[in-house]
Amino acid sequence: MGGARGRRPCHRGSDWAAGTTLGAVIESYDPHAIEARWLARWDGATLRRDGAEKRYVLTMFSYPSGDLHMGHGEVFAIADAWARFTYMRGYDVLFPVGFDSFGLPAENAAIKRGADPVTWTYANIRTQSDSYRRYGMAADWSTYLATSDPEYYRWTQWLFLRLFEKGLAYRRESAVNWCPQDQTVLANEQVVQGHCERCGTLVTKRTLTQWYFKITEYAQRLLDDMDQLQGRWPESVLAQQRNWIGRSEGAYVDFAVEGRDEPVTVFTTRPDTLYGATFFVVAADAPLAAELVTGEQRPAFEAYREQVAALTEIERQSTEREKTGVFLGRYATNPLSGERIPVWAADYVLAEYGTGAIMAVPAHDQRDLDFARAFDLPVRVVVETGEPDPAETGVATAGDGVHVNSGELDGTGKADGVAAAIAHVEQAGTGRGTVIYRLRDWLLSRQRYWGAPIPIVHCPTCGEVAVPDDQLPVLLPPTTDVDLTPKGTSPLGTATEWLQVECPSCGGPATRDTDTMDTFVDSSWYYLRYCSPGRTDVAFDRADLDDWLPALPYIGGKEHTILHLLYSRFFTKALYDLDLVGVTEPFAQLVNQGEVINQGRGMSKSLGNGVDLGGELETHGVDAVRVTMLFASPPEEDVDWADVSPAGAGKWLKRVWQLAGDVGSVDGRAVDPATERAAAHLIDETTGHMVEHRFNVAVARCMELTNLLRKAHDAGHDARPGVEALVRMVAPFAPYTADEAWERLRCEGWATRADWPTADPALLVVDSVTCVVQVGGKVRARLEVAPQIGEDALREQALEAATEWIGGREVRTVVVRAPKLVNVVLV
RNA sequence: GCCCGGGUGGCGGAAUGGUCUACGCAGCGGCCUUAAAAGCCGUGGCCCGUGAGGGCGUUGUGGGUUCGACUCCCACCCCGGGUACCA
Repeated sequence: MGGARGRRPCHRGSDWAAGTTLGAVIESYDPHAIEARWLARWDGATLRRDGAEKRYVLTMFSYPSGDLHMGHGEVFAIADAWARFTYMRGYDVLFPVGFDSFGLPAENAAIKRGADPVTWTYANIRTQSDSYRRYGMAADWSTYLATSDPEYYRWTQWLFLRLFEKGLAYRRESAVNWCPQDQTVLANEQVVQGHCERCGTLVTKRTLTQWYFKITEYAQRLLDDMDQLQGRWPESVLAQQRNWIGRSEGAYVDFAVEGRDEPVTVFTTRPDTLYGATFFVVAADAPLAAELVTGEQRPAFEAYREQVAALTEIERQSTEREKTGVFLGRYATNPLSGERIPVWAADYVLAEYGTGAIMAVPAHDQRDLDFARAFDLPVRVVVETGEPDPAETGVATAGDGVHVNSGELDGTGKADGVAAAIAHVEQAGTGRGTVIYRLRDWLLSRQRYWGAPIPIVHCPTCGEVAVPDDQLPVLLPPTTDVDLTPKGTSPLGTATEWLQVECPSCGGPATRDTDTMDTFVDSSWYYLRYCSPGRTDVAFDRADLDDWLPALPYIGGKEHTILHLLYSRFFTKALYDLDLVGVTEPFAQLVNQGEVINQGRGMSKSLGNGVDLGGELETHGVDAVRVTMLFASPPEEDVDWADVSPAGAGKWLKRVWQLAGDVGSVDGRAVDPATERAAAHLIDETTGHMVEHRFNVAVARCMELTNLLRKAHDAGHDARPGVEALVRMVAPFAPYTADEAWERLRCEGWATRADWPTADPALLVVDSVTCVVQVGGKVRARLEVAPQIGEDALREQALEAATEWIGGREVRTVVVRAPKLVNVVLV
């Protein structure tokens, strides 16, 4: 299936390059001719070099749904410039390429238009690969992979089995998110405000037996290891991941409920407010609620439960809504005070969080207070915060204060009150301190065809049996054997022949698992595979991983802030524990590139403001488009295509090309010392901005250098050393133009493989500095002074220069910051 | 509501305690041209002045620290993104 067809598409020259005679002399700046010429020459060249320090420059790989768009243009321009610069600075650079090629669009195209997912996917991969190469990407095609290749998903299955052996992959029945449109289950992370992240359909709940990865076991490590990422990942990404994991410290407290043998446990972050608990609430949709309701209250409860079930997720989650609930006719006992409090069912308590039941402390929790006021339940202050009485104001007081009406806790503050309360319940055996997380286990089964089959066999006698490693991959059955029509069950179940297998354990008749894996499983380890391309004996080689990991940087969009990054971090840790990987964090630095928008808004079909990347490349050329993306703003910011000028970028590139030609055709000129010094400073500054990936400023400095050298050349000076540096510094942004200009300079080899220029330190030493003389903070004069000038000498000169501005007034003080500034402060 | 990011010319953006607006786009004036495009030169806060020059103002708002603040501190306003009954 597919794999062999998918490997290394378009590795050799493509159609658009045909017809150009190699070596033809190009006389005017014609981007397309230059592109064709150099693309053919670059064929297969990578950024690898032997014996140098290794760097791994990684971009999030793309889903092959059609051709490249403007967003790809942005991320690829950034990544390629970074990778090329890193290489020119002397590193051995791994810059891989691949496709995340399993997933719903292929299958939906199959259902809608009858296209074979295999054919559809690999045709798109070929199109995108062609465009990718044309865009000038210096990627190493020997790393190429597509997650739908059997030789890739074989290892996806292999890794699943390793996690299965460790108990990190398991099956259980539970209520899951279900998308009625896509007819599949969704992970928590794929439900956005109650809707399917992919198609926007309202998500419903279903009770199904599904496969999960035990990511919750890693919750604390996912949190702790963010220390390694602090300052290297965007703060917002770290904040969102912390939020998502949702660590919460508190206590479990057991409440005896009359007429029930077992106590009911609640989770609370405020065990110190136990004496303020005036009622007890159970999630209306939890089985516990139905169990606890007493006979006479049952009709009211059933009516309420139906009313809640009829609400949409959106309605239910609205915080504006009035609190609703129903009394269950039963009472619970406070384990500290012994107080008897009524048990209610309500929908503001969530069945899935904590234990699905809470102790309500209306005085110190806004939600509980709202509920208490709606049902006229008592409000008892147990922490004096100095704020007005919640029962009167309707505003709960959550701050610190002194405990009152709290028995043994009286007089304590919030922190020691919490500790004391935990100590008391632990001693009494009715509770314990704990930490809980919002994070749920990762639901990985999908009832769809176009994904990696889960390598498990269900045997009536042996149960869940792993497919032996030597029988991997479990190949997808051909589409001709499968009914792809969505019907809520796995399409693989209709492949009758494929389904029936011998149990690997007992040899009896058994059936295959019919679910496929979430495509986020595929993308949780591809960056490992890239390090050991083409290996058929292992998923990846530990020595290769030790060479390359972690990736520095990882470049991609904000849409993967939680999903992909959290899953990949989990995988890396799980594989670290299996001793398969040597690092605990795969991505040492994360860059979220901005989006390409148009007229202030995201491009979309409905707005009709889309810009076609192919069209822009046709009009302006690859280099001009790349430079436009990079020059517009820092990588993290959005680029509004209505505000930028690819034509302007093209003009600059043409001037570089022209200058290289002019300089290349003259000899025997002398270098102008002033130009030389100015150029050295610009080279130095450009390098500094590149290191900090401020590509927009680096381009600006290159433009200044172009202007400077043009003037020098026109004045009859030798601009060659400067232009040779300039052309090399342009190479990461505009590789085609740089290599062409390099040739016009009559230089050896390629600019794109030359060393990054360095400024002669002797030229960076300044022999004269402009000193600003301020009077009362205003610039009044400028002096040319030696950089080593002493404070006293400078003060003297400055006072003289400022005499006119001082005008005989009394000088209070003179601030001297030699050699750059003197400020004369008047009384 | 909470969390994160941001507010500098007509526009994208430079500048992280010391000359605000680098570089570019757009505009305006000029050269070249029969004309246009392209290219090149000049110009870029406001006011006065033919000019040299001078006066005033200026980084969302208000305050503070400092000889000096886009930059640091406090309060607020606005914009963008994320998240939301998580006990």
